[in-house]
Amino acid sequence: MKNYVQLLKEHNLKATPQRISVLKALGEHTHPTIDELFEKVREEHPTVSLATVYKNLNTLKEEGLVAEINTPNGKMRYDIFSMPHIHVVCANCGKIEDVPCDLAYDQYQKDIEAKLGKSVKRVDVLATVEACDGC
Amino acid sequence: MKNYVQLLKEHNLKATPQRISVLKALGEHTHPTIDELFEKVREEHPTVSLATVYKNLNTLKEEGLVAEINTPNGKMRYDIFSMPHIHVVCANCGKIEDVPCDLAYDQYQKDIEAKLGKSVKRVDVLATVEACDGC
DNA sequence: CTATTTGCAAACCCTTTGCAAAAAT
DNA sequence: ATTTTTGCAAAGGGTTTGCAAATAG
Repeated sequence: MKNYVQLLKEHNLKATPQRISVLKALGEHTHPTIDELFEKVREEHPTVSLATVYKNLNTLKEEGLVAEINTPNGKMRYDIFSMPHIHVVCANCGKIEDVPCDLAYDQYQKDIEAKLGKSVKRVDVLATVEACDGC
Repeated sequence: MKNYVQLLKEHNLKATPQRISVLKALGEHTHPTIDELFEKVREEHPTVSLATVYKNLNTLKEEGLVAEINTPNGKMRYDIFSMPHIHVVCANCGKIEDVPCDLAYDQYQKDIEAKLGKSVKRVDVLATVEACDGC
């Protein structure tokens, strides 16, 4: 909680309750769709509007605090951008699972940078599986 | 060209001129947005409709022949899914550059599979850079 | 006090759909 | 001959926008 306020301050964003709630919901790493995220934020702030959630999501994306993941079944899912990890997305139901990455991941980013000759802001890895446990 | 017809046949898709043209346009690896793709296909088939391009894109996506890449500035871009490669996307203008991958990439997929304990359909790697040469 | 953010509703625009004609196999 | 695909136009739905009121710093 207090963490999120500080995080927002570092990015010169006002720490409104709605915005904190969005971060908090994403912090659970359930990779919600917008509907799910909206519902989650509503639990804390019943009067929040969908537009506000969209606006915050865009703001947070611009700051690189939130990752938007395009799933095979068309819906976007969201995640807080914290420790680098691999998103494993199910081709069938679209659900996403995090897989913590090991050292090889950092090495991989360095390899890409070396090959490109320029620094890379971030690397997103999306692994698609045919089906997941929950579907 | 003949190649695309065959590719479509292998996937039980009818090789219509419009569909071939979509593949051909994507085969140039310019990672077009839909508008750009539509325009490109129109050059060959002036009467093609945007709906047809959308429908073909969806069909080809389902068959895993086309990759949809979510760019930081909100627009989707498309690529033929051929040899695995890394998409380097510009955070500023959204343009995408291909970076051929070396052996490490295959190894990386194997690592993920080992960690997951299940087979991975495909791995997409998206590297984001602050700005590219063309912007 | 000033700048940002919220919430509402309307607007916007991208994407999909229904259907009849055309084309592919 | 059968099945898929096309193209048009309309519908649909997700996302954004404008603006006044509320809130954060």
